[in-house]
Amino acid sequence: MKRTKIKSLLSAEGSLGSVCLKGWIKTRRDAKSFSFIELNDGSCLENIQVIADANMDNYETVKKLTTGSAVSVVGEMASSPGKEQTWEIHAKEIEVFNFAPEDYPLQKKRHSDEFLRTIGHLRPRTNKYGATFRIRSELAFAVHQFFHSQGFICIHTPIITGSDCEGAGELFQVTALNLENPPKNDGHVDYTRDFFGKPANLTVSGQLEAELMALALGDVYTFGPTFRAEDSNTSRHMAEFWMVEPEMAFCDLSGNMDHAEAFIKYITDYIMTHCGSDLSLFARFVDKMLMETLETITSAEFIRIPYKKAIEILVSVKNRFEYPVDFGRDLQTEHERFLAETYFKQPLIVYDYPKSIKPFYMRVNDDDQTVAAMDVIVPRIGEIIGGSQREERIDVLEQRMKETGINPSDYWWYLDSRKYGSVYHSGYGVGFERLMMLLTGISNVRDVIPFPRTPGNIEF
RNA sequence: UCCCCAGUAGCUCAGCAGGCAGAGCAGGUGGCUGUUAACCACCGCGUCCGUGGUUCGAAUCCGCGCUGGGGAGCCA
Repeated sequence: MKRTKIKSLLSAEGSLGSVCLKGWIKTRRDAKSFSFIELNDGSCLENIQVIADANMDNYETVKKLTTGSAVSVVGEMASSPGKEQTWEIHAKEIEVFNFAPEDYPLQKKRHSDEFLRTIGHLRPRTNKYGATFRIRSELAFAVHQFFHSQGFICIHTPIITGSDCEGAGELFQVTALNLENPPKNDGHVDYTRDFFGKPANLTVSGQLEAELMALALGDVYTFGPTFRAEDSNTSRHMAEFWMVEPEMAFCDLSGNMDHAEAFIKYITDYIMTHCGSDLSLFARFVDKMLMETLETITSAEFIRIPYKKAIEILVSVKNRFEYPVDFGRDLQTEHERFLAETYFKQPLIVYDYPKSIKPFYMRVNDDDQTVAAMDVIVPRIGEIIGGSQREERIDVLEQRMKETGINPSDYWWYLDSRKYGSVYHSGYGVGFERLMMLLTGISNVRDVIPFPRTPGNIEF
């Protein structure tokens, strides 16, 4: 008999009659002449209640079923007299795939996120993490759908890169050499004998390659894994995370901001529309303000202010910040959150940052003091998107590379894109996990990815 | 990497002016019940993170280490 998923069962107009369900037992309660089984198969947050009657052939076996056990149920879908559910299954047959012994770590109560991280192999079976990973899947789909609907071309940028100074944190080196006994030349490791003939690393960003593709295909985006070997221990950083990076030819900073705002609104609306049930769990148990925050994101026009104005606002607030504010200093998380949560009470975009605090590839403005950078800042998270119009003038670009300690000859291919048919273009980067945090209210990035990689943590 | 906090039963946590290790949940047994994190009674459950030290005596005080959490830096 063909298996029916609980999600399609519960969304049916009427009874589907005789059905076959397969899943895991959430909890079981015994009554006088039958047993109530809550069954979940991961297709949705909701369980289905299965009634096993005492006169079933294997009722004694059924009564031994524990939380976490895996079963197959064949039975009749019927309306339920109980208050908590519309439908239930009157079982005809229950086949046990496997009993979960009594040391099954997940109980019928709330566990701490810290404990669940230690059992990453089992936590997707909880309501909260099941909901999280279903939303993550929908969000990935929404990202692709948004760009596809706008005619963007999805590109896959390399995971292994030969650029060793992209300036975005520490790199993970990739090698095929025997680290116990590497070939040496004058006392140094001889990389000419490594796999690529030179040192290689895991990518810290697909942006530079995405620019090359945009300057051929127009509008492109990458959505892939990114790696930072930074020894950072915070609730917002991981060694391996996923990043969405669009890049648009013939697009200036203003168009870039328009696009970033449309993106955030689209994916927020998509999740609110398609993940209502899973989202309600987070609104109830994780962040009481969640729905309000999401509605503000979709309805409010994002405030746009230049960095200089943002500094003026922050300077006018006295005795509030731990870190000083003045022109030429980057905004701290506390400053960003003050602007989004307290001052404007909605998302905002800060643009035209001092060039001294931004990387070489951002376009230098006419004032020669600022660059055409923009950060989208949202309540609770702070910066969620960072982007810029790119420097398309080859002489200015080379000058900026030298100023920031980067050897232009290592990036001959990047400079070539400015030599042959250079055009103004823009792009931005979004941390996929930070989007997840924004949309679910989950406060630790380790809880929005199935198997997080952080310093000292590579289990599962 | 820096600062702060924590580590006690399978889980959540109490015990910490030094004096026999506790509760709820989970598990087991029995009862009751179209039940809803069901309910009632009884039962078992410990390297008190590790390691040195102070003390007649340390879960409790002190040093070091490990692990986890929060914050910072870096950033996404």
